[in-house]
Amino acid sequence: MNTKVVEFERYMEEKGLKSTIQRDEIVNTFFNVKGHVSIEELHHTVQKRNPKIGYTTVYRTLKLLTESGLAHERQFGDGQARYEAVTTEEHHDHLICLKCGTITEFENMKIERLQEDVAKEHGFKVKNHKLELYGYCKKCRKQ
Amino acid sequence: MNTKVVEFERYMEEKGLKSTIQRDEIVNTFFNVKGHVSIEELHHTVQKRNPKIGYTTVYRTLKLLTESGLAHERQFGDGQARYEAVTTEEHHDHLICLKCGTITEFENMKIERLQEDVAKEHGFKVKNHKLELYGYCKKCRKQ
DNA sequence: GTCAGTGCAAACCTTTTGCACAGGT
DNA sequence: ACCTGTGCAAAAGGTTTGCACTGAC
Repeated sequence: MNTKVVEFERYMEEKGLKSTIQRDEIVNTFFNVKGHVSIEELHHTVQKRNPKIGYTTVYRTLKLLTESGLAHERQFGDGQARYEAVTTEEHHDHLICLKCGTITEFENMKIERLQEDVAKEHGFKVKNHKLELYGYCKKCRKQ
Repeated sequence: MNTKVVEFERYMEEKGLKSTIQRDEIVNTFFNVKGHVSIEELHHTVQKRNPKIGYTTVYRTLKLLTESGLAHERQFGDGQARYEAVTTEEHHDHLICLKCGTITEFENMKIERLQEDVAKEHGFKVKNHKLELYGYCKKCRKQ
């Protein structure tokens, strides 16, 4: 079992939240899926295992995961929110292909540092940030 | 009159689009308002001058402005699209205050260059990008 | 047994579209 | 006169909520 799942169970206990079949199924599925799922996609995947689980519960569980800090909600401009598991590793940013929609992650410490510099110049305290490069991936450029 | 308005008139002529009182009013207002308006805000402002102008026309005119390249549509995660006039100057990014909602612009060539480097490493061709720093502005930090 | 969790259906909110009328060319 | 532009009202699409039932504790 995923360590993230255990962390979430700890969070639920702290908050006095109940452990249910639905939450277990949703959380497990979420952490076993590669990043950036929409509510609908996750709901669809979860339903393969347990068709009784409703959209609303997936929605509410993703909110819980977001509040607990174990998931991030992202908006990539395709009209729906996408969620990704938060890693304890470095923060990462995204390369988004405009043709095939593939989302690739990257991290770059130099950019992070420059961001801090810019913020400092403006007397601004950064809580988090978002860097997205939109364009064409290697595969799509060849075609 | 704003040079941007003239550019848009040229664009309309090229495309065989008609010049109407509504479009004139909307475009003029758009270019005279400081950045990042939502459709609703622009509609509201425009209506002060001419109450007969409908939401739909503002919506469609902003799409036109976006297609013409004179406006950019942005998504800051507050649930509605925001539009800003495109400057011929440098590309800029945003500092967004989580408390008061103020959006400040900045530009940093070093970051732009590093982005290109990252893209190149992934065989990715960048068309455009988005960098947003969320946190607390100078004013809100003092309080 | 109690009270939080679930799932349906409906409300909401923003964006988008159909259609009849208005108005620019 | 023609045909695009406009504005209402309604559809669409995603998100959020009310409420009665279910089930964890």
